Amino acid sequence: MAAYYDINPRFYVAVDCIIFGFNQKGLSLLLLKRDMDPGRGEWSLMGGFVQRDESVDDAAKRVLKQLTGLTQVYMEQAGTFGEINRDPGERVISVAYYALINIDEYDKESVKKHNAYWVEINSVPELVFDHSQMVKQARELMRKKASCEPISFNLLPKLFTLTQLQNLYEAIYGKPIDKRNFRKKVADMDFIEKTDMIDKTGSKRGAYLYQFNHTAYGKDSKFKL
Amino acid sequence: MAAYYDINPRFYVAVDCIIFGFNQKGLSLLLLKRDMDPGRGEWSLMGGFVQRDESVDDAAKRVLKQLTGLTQVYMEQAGTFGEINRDPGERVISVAYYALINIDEYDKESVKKHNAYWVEINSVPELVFDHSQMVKQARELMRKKASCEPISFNLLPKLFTLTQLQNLYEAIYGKPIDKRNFRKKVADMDFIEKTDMIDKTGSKRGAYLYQFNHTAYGKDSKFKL
DNA sequence: TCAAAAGTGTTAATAGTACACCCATGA
DNA sequence: TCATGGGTGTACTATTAACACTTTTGA
Repeated sequence: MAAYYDINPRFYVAVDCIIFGFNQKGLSLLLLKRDMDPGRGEWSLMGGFVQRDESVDDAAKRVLKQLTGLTQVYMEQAGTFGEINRDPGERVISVAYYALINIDEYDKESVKKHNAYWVEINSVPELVFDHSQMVKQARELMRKKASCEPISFNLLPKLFTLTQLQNLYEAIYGKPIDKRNFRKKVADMDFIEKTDMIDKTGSKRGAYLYQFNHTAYGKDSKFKL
Repeated sequence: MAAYYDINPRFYVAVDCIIFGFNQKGLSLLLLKRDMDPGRGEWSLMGGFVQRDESVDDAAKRVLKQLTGLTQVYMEQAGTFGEINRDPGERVISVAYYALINIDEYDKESVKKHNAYWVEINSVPELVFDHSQMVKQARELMRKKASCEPISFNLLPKLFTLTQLQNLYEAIYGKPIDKRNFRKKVADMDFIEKTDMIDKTGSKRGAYLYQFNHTAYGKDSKFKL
């Protein structure tokens, strides 16, 4: 039975992370300026190799934690990239994941140490290997998912204003949204709760803070933004 | 630089195919009754190991061709499965693909030789390893994609009746669809063309045959069924 | 003649889109 | 006092959903 497996080749398997963050300026990706070969000096995604003692999903979590210090992050597979020469150094099969993190909560020391920077999503330079393609694919998947499932809240602080939420969706879709229509939809979703707290950092008048209630959101809930 | 790679382990990488077919009775999957270990006697997806001289996508195409004799088949990744013990025999990382084929056009000899059978999708037994999970995931992805992109025509003959098309969507969604509403939508899509041919096999009266016009379908076309 | 599938329109409900002004506040 | 972002409602359009009968023909 051993032969059943042994006659086949084995491959390095990597994970690469498309890390989304959101701030006033819009969506950004956390990218590395590589200080090692292959691809030295070029921009790339944060990646790493799958190890024996971890699942592929766990490898992605580990790699993300390595860079950001974060655990419990929302991640989704964005596809597996297996072209023979995608990595010029060696044959590597890579599984891409996208992660949505709160841009205010991560280990800045670690990011600095890794030579990583936030890059606005519309100014992302050409990346090494097939990483640009991974980004493109991840963006599309994220957009689709964010339109019908409440994953976008992972990019916001626990308490957020409706303007922030709208800005986020404008960044995700890359186009403006009508304020009144947007707020009407939000008002129809009971699991996006208005609090009695007010944020004064964004405006003089102040805006009500809202929160996403995970418990109130059931699988029967409708979400469409 | 070699060390950059060498310190990492390598893995067997497999592909597994969720092969959809459609006939009068609805959607079916082409499944193998395994005559080899591991999992002898159990039902499984058709799979195979990625080789050095092929991309992962190409491996999936090769494996599909091996079983069905078909090339040029519509295939999509359904996800990568990388749990440590998902295959009890050895650590194998598997990339799942779903394929949509015309159930009337495949190599029946080859299928017989591989001990493969069409199983109605609602009667699929428990499968080996994590294959049941792969099927579940593939079904959901396929459903979503079929609802907004014209991939379903891969499951039909070139010429089909509207009843066939409707039955197909009822099978995909697992629920009945109103005939008049369905036909109204189809009529609005110029790239689903009525021919002057009539199919008499499905009814005494006969029904017009339609065809999907790939050329007429552009990326600006709207598709929603 | 009848069983079985093909074909055909209208109405109601819902969801989506377009659009402009007043409010509260700190500088 | 004024610049800035916060907040609100209505009319129109498009899409979706519900619903029943006539036609054709081979057995």
